[in-house]
Amino acid sequence: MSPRRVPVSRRDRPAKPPLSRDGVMSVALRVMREEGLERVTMRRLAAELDTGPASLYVYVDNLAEMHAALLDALIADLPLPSGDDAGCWREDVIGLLDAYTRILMGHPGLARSALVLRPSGPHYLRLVDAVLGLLHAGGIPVRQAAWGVDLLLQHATATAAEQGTRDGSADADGEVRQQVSAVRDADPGDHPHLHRARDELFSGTGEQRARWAFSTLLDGLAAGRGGD
Amino acid sequence: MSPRRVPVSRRDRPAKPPLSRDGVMSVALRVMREEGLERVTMRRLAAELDTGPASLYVYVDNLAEMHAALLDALIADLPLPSGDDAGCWREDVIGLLDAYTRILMGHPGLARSALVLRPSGPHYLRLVDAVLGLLHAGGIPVRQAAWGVDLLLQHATATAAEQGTRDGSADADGEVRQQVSAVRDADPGDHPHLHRARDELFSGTGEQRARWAFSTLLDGLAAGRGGD
DNA sequence: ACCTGAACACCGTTCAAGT
DNA sequence: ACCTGAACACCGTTCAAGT
Repeated sequence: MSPRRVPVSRRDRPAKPPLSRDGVMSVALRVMREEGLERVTMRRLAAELDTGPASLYVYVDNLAEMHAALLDALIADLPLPSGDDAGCWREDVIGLLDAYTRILMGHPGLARSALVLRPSGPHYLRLVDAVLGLLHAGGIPVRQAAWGVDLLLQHATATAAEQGTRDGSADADGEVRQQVSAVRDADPGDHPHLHRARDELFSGTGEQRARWAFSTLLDGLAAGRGGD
Repeated sequence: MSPRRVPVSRRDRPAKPPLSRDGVMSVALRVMREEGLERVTMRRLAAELDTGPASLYVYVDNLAEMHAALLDALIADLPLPSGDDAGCWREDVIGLLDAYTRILMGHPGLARSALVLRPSGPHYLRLVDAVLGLLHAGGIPVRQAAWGVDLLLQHATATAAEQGTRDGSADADGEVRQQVSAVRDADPGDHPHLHRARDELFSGTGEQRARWAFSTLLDGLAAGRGGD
């Protein structure tokens, strides 16, 4: 209809847009959301971008660096607490860490990468700053807070890596059942403490245990004897 | 010299011993100790045992199950605290978890597997029982102890997975340096709390931080408000 | 039952060569 | 500088066929 037509490439296939870091990353994000991180391979992204895998190495150092960038992109969606409402700092930390855990739980493979990655993206730094701010508002001394933020974020990441819904290795809950029955079948004489705690070891929902864990970590930070 | 000779196989190559679960596992352990977990592949073990990879599936479910067995074999070397010396339970827990962390740090890849694995081997159960016993000796209530042992062991595993000496992805300390400089270069106006804590975020040795973390977790368990 | 060869369906990364 | 095809050096797992 319009008199000006977009020039069409030879042989009337749609023009192949030039490669770029953003282009690679946005395809990576889409494939991750639609099919999971395990499908985000150099070869798959290359095919999606109509080129060979070697071409991606102009825009991406390697797979690990790309995972770090994907993690940062996910963190961008995290709603950070607004100002410094000192009253409910405790609920705010737990809520924030809970939200972070939930985001990672959608991509357990990425959580597993994040454990090894030492993320340093801009959104990750914002997250660390926000947690530090809340701990400060709660009156937790700076060294406790500095070391504590690592502990809190590590727990979130490890928990997400552990859960591994559908992603990960075949039947995750097959392993859980095996662990449950191993504990139940253990000789009570050889494992008296295991036997005493057997009903509590697997009690509670994931949600309850996550909030308990964050709460317990905050208690430990507030107690602040640490180190000795 | 001896009149009785061991029968020699045809063509005088050493007789190929029959395959067995123990044989597979002991080769796996040796390769892991000598060359790292990343070399423990089905194909490599098969070559070492002079057969094809398919043959191993008679004795091993899959790679994940073999990793679980390797982890349990490592835990067997862990010296568990002797009796119930209630006086120094705190030091005993920290020492035990420290030893566990150290064992896993030698095999970061295995630590990474262990995070997803829900181990249920006999030696792992002994370890859980020992930790529960020490927490009990310290007067920590059974539910706190039951949920706490997960938290403590998860921290040990995640820390070992994080450290990743030489194993793992290329240059681990390259990533650390990048994280350090990202924190140092972050805009102080945008990241006031990060800026305030910047010198403490990377302070301390791995050893100091590990002991601090375990200590802080125990403080949290002892405080015992958890859950709300 | 145990063992095997061969195949299936993939990987990340490098590198010489082109434009 | 950017892009490519082809290669290098591997993976875990399955399966039909043999013994």
